[in-house]
This record gives sequence, structure tokens and C-alpha cells, in this order.
Amino acid sequence: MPDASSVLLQRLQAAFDTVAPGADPVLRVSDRADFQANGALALAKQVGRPPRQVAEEVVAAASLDDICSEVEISGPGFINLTLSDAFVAAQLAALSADPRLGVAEVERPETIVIDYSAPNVAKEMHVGHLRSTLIGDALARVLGFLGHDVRRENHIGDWGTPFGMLIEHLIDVGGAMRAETFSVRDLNEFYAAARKQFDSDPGFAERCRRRVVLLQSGDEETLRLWRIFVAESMRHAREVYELLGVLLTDDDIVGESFYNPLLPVVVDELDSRGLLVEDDGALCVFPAGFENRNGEPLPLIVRKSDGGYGYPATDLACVRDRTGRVGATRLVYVVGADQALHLRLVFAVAALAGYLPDASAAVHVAFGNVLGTGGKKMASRSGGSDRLVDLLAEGIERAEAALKERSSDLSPERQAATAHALGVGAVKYADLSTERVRDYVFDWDRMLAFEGDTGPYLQYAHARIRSIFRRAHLPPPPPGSPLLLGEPAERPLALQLLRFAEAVEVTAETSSPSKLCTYLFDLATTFTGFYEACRVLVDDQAVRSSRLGLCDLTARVLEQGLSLLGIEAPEQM
RNA sequence: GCCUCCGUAGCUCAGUGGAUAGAGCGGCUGACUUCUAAUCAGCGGGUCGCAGGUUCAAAUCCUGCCGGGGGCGCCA
Repeated sequence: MPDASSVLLQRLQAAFDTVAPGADPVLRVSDRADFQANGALALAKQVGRPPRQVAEEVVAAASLDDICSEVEISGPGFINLTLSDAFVAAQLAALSADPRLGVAEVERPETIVIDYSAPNVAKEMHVGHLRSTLIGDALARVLGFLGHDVRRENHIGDWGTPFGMLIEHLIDVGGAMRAETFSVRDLNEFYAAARKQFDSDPGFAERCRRRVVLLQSGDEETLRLWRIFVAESMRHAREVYELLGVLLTDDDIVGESFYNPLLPVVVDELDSRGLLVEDDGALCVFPAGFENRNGEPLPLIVRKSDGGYGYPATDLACVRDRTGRVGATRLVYVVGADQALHLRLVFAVAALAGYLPDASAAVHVAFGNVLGTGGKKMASRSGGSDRLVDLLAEGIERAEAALKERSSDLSPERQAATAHALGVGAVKYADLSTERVRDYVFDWDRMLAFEGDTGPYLQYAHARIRSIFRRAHLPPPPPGSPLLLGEPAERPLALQLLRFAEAVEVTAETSSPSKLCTYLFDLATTFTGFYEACRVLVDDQAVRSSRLGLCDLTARVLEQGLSLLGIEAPEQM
């Protein structure tokens, strides 16, 4: 189903072509009418006629009678366009008949690897993992809904120098045999203790380095201990993922260790392309265009002077694996903004190495920090209680308290489920609704408020609509039922509903879930405007059916939209 | 020093080169025997960090400043 604005654009394009072939109509949503076309102003100079005259020529050439009720030239040469009620109603009926609510599948599906969440083994997940997990999950849902082949990859930090330290400490405290009984909560303290030892005891530090070598060379006893850390950490991560309701499963884990066997291969391939330079004993690639603080070429260190590999090597192997074995046409990295330079280096070197045929295929979806109310970064302070499990539990607890205040008639089980949906939804929406790259302040009171631009408000808007049907004992009208737009408040709602596809597409193009949030909040407020102005359960059969149709459609779009954000939409609150 | 991101109402933030820059929260004034008031309507609130430039048109694009965050060779 071609949506309203593309139909309009098509018609206008044809008209503009008669004045100047290829001219952009510059079609925009307008506050003066439904749409406005601003292209005449840009064209005036080019064709050497006054903008208003150009606008008149365009309007004269345009065939809009069947879709517009009003076409007016205004100001210096804006073309204001008002769609006819009949056209809007027909579009809306088609939308309601469409299970995808107007969102078309892409013509050329891509294989897209989304790299997100990426917790570290031997540490509990903390606030620092929240944004990657939520943004990545929302993007996975959106891109999947658009018909792409989405491959979620959870690039867990399960390899490298910390493990030498952890394993040596485990042996020291005599836990090698009973390590299976460790909980991840122990591991948090465990990590801190090992770290302390590492920093203060040179002998211990040396043993750790040797242990890393053993690990990387595949020593069986070392691997056995390592697996215990990994298994326990992932058990914890799974808990967090279940609490959050994200899509990630064990099948999505492709940790750093996975790429270990590939690292020497990468070194060989870089070498055979003449890219490697030895510098202070380290093997480096110096891609053009990068400088350090002294104005010297900036290296990507592929192999350290001690012969070990760091995460640059792993990341290169990772690109190679994703474009090669996985066959990805697009790589999406949902990684903090502080990694921008590192990723640019990796992408540049990957391109030189031939791992990235299309340099624009790798995208860094960067995000800012979560700040505490003091304005300081809310990431992992050593030993601080910023554990995600605690955070989410608190959100659910607060939501439950808020629910109880409101004398709801939900069963205890229903109430618990709703509290979960609200608490987690609030955290998710607060994170997703602010523009990704900015920092945001984590504030319980604001995100859990039932008024304003919050998750609970949207969930409430949805539940409220569903309750209309439940309490009236009426089913929603069948999809595609006729819709009437008699009242002034019905038009804006209809138009907003018709914009859903665009909102989803823009969200995907910009990798910005906040766009979808803004759309949904606008939809919810537009709906309440309609709901205030128009009584739904009226006697007139046709009007009632139409308004029920608008309600149902709004609820469906809200539910679908929230679902794309990974947020539940309870039927009842 | 270089690179990068950010700077919009008291606070938190929207804002695809287009007309008079918008929401939410807070404040003030109203609307409830509710189709769920967990809501809505109205009022007040602005040198869009500053200065140039490009353009018919700049919060938006370019340059330079100011202020803040982050990054800049063997942690990941």
C-alpha cells in the first residue's frame, strides 16, 4: 500500500518536472495544512521567474483533485496541501487491513550483524551495559521487522589479560577444585581482590602473564578454569536478559575467545598486504589520516611487543568473520561514543586488509553515558551498587508501589506482571527516548511518572484504549472497516497513524530509537485529544464503528511501536 | 595541542535548509456522579553559547571563537 505522503510526492514530482525536470518538491509536514511543498522557492532563481508564479505553474500542472481537498499558495510561494477526508479515510482503512500497519518490507534485505550488549566475563552486568543492550535490541527488532536478516552478536569480553589474573587468584585461594560452586556475586569481589594482588605483587603479576600465555595456547587445565568463569558469568547475564526481555540468547554469544584462532591469520594477511610495521617491538598498521597527540602517525597495534594480542586484533578478526563467514552486508556496532576513534581505526585497517569491501557498511551506533542525578557518570565504580539486577529490581518495586497507590483491580499475579512491564518499560523508554549520542540523567521519578513523555504514559494510553473494548464488551471492528472523519479531532489522529511507517523507516536509517519514541508519544497525545473531543460509544452505528476503528488502530500502532522498542504493552493496568 | 560529540524555556529534552522555534516537567488558572482524571484545556516563560559567512530562506550548512564531555601506542 503506497502511503499518503508518497502518493502526494509522486503527484507533485510530476508537476514539478513540467516546470524543471528533476526538481525536488521539498514536501514537508505542515502546521498550516496537512503538508506543504516548498520546492517553488528554490526553483524561482533557477527558472528566472518569481516564486509565487512558479508555485502557480506547479499547481496548474498537478493532478491532485482526487486526493486533496485544498491546494493553496501562500506567503512567498509555499504550496499548502490539505488531503481530502475521503482519501485519508481510504488510506486509513487500508492501513487497518494491513497486519504490518503500513510498514513495507525492504526491497533488498541485507544481512546485518548487530553487535551489542557485550558484558565482561567475571563481572556482573552494570549500568554501563544498559544502553548498548537496549539500543541494540531495539535496532535488532526494527531492522528485523523491516525484513532484514538480522544476526545478533553478543561480543562478550571473555578473553585477554584479566583472565590470567583471575585464574591465578582462583588457584591461590584454593578454589580450583570447588570453583563450580562460585556465584557471580563472588566473582565481583573476586575480581577486585585479584586486581589488588596484581597491582601490589610483582611475582603474582608475572604468574598472571604466564597464565595468559597458557590460556591462549590452549592449556587444558587453564581452559577448564576459564570455562567456569564464563559459564557463571553467562548464567548471570541470562538472568539480566530475561528480566529485561531482550532477544539475546546463548546462541548469540560470539565472544572475543571465538576469534583467538583467527588472530595469527589476520597478522599473516596484513603482512602479505605489506601493511604491518614493527614499532617498539609491536606489529602495527598505520592507516592514513590518523595522528596522535604529537602529530605522528597513529597505529592500530595488531600484536603487542610481548607477542600477545589485544582487542584491536580481535576486532579485525571479527570484521573479517562477519563479512566473510557470516556474509554480512552491514555491520552495526552499538558501542559507547568513547570508542569512536578506535572503531574508525579498525574500520580503516579492515578496509585496507580487504575485510570490508564497502567501507560505509560498518556503522558505529555511538551512545553517551548514563549519569547519576549528580551529573556524574553512573558507570562501574569499584564495588558500587550499580548492578543491573538491582537497578531493575528497584524499578519493578517502584512500579509496583505506584500501581498499589492507584487501587487497581488487578489480580496479584496480574499486578506483578504489570509492575514488571512498567518498571522495565520505564527504564527502557527513558534510555531509548533521548537522542543516543547525548548523555542522560537517570532519574526514577521522571521515568516512572505516568504523565509526560515516559514509558508508563504510553503503556497507559494503550491499556486505556483496550479497556474501552473490554468494558463495552465489543470486539474491534474487522480490519479494513470503513472509517469516517467528521470531527476536527479525528483528522490529526488519522494523519498521525498514517505516519507510522515513516517513523519506523527513519528510526532504521538513523539507528535512532528516539525517533520512534517521539512518534509514539505524539500519537498518544494526539489520541487523547481525539478521545477528549469525541465520544466513542455513541448510538450512531457507523460513527461508533469508525471511532472504535480509530481506537483499535491506535492501540495496534502503539503496541507494535512499543514492541519494536522492546517494551511490553499490557492489556490492562 | 589535535580529533570528536554536545550547548535550544527555570529543569529534562524534540526540532528531516522553510513561514510565528515546539513538547514534557515544575508554576499559575480551569475541567471529574470518568466510554480508566494514571487525563485534558488555557496562561506565563527564548540574545536557539558568541561572531562572521553561504542562501530567496539558517536552531539546522561552513569557518573561527567560548564553555562542557570523551578520545589521542602496547587495558578492554
